[in-house]
Amino acid sequence: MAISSEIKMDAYLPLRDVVFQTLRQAILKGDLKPGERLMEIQLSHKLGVSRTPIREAIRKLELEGLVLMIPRKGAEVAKITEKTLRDVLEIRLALEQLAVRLACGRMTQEGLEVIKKAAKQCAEVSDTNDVMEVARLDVAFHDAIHEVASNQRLIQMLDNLQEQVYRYRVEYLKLDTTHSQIVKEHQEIIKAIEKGDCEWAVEVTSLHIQNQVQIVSDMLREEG
Amino acid sequence: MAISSEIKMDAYLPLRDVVFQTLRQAILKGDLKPGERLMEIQLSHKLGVSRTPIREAIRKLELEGLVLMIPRKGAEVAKITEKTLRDVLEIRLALEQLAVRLACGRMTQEGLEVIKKAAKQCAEVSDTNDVMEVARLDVAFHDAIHEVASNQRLIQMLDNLQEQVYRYRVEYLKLDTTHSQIVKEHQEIIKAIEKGDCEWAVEVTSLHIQNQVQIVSDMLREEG
DNA sequence: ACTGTGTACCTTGTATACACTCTATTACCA
DNA sequence: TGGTAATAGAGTGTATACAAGGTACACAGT
Repeated sequence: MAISSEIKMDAYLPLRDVVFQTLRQAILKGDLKPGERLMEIQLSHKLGVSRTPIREAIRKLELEGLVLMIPRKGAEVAKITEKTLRDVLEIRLALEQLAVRLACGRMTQEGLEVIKKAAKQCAEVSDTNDVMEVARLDVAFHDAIHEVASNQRLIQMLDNLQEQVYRYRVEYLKLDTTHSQIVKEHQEIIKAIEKGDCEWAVEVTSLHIQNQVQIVSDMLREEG
Repeated sequence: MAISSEIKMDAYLPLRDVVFQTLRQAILKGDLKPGERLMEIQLSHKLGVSRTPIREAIRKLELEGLVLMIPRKGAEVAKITEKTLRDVLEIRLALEQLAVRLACGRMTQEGLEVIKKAAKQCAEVSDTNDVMEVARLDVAFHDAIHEVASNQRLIQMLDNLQEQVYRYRVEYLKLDTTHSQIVKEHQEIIKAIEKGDCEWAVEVTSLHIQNQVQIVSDMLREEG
C-alpha cells in the first residue's frame, strides 16, 4: 500500500492539466452547455485552485476550438452547429480512411491480433444494453487500427476529432439497430485487411463513418 | 488619418497572442532551434512582458506540438525528425485531397475567379528569384481553393500543417526547377476543376504534395 | 415615456510575490 | 583522490494583487 501511494506520487500532474481535462470532459459531456460563459474566478472557487491554472487550461481549450474567446469578455463554450459538426465529420472521414490505408500497408501479425481481440471484446458486449461500454470498445477497435498506422500525429488528431463528437456518438449507439451493424462492419474491415485489400477496407470504413454522419445530422435537426 | 488610427485601436490583441505568434514564427523559421529551452524569465525580459503572457503562449504551443513540456523543467522546442515530418505530410496530403474534392463540389463562379487570379499572380513572379513571394502566392492559391471548400475547421488544420513545414517549403522552392512545375500544376488543377473532373484535380494535387514529400525527405536526410 | 449619460461593479489582462523542486557545485570525510 | 552530502541558485508551479476595460442599471433631462 505504501508502495502504490509512492507510485502515485510519481504520477505528477500540474493543476493546469487537471483543470484542462476536467473542463474538457465537462464540455464534451454537455455539463457545460454551448454558449455558457467560463468565468475564471467562479471556476477557481469551484475547483479549489487559483485563476492561473484555470487560465492556462482555457488557453488550450481555445486552441482546440472547444471554447470561443471574446476580447475582454472571456471564454464561452463554443456552439456546435450542424455545419460545424458536418465539417468535423468530413475531416474525420478523410483521416479514418487514411488511417485504414496506412494500417493496411503497415500491418503486422501482432497488430492484427490486437485488432481482432478488440473486435471480439466489442462483439461480446454488443448484445447487452451497456451503451457506454460498447462505445468504449468500438473506440478501442479503431484505436488498435490507428496504432498500426504508426502515425503519432494522426492518432492525436483522430483522438481529438473523436472526442468532438463524443456526445452524439453515445446517443447514436443507443439506437439498438446499430450494435449488430457495428460488429458486422468490424468483421468486414478485418477480412479486408487480412486479404490485403486496402481499398475494400477503406470503403467499409467510409460507410461506417457516413452512417454516423447521417444519424447525427438527423439528431441535430431534431434538436435545433 | 485620425480615422485610420482609430481603426487600428480596434485591432486589439492580448499580449499572449503577440507572444504566441512571435514564438511560433521563431520556432518555424528556425530562430529557436529544436531542443532549445524556453525559459520564461529570459523570454519575458527579451520581449518586455511579464511571465504570465509567456506562459499562456507556451500552453498553446504545447497543444500545437511545437514545444515539449518536461515536468518541473519547462518547455523546449520540439525536435523534428524525418519520421514526424513524413507523418505531417501524410496527413497534409489526405486533407489537401479532401479540400480539392470539396472545392470541386462546391465551386462557384466567383470562387473560380479568385483561384484563377491567385494562379495568375503566382505565375507572374515565378520567373523572378523572389522565393518568399513565390511561396506566399503559392500558399494564397491553395488558400483560395480551401476557401471554396467551405470547411472552416479544415482550413484551420491545413493552415497549421502548412506552417509546420514552412521552413522546408522555402528551401524546396529555392530549387529553380520547381517554379515552372508549380505554375503548370496550378493550371492543370484549374483545368480539372473547370471540367468538373474531381478525381483529376485530386490526382494532380496529390502529385504536387508528393513531390514536396520526396524533396523534403531528401533534404532532411542530408541534414541529419 | 424614452433616450442619453454617468457611475459602480464585475471580469479579464498583466505583473509580481512566494513556495517548491531539481540540479550543480563545493566542501568535507573516508 | 574519490565519493557523498549539503547548500545555494535557478527555474517552474501557483497564488494574489493591481490595472483597465466593458456592461448594466439607475437617474436625469427632454
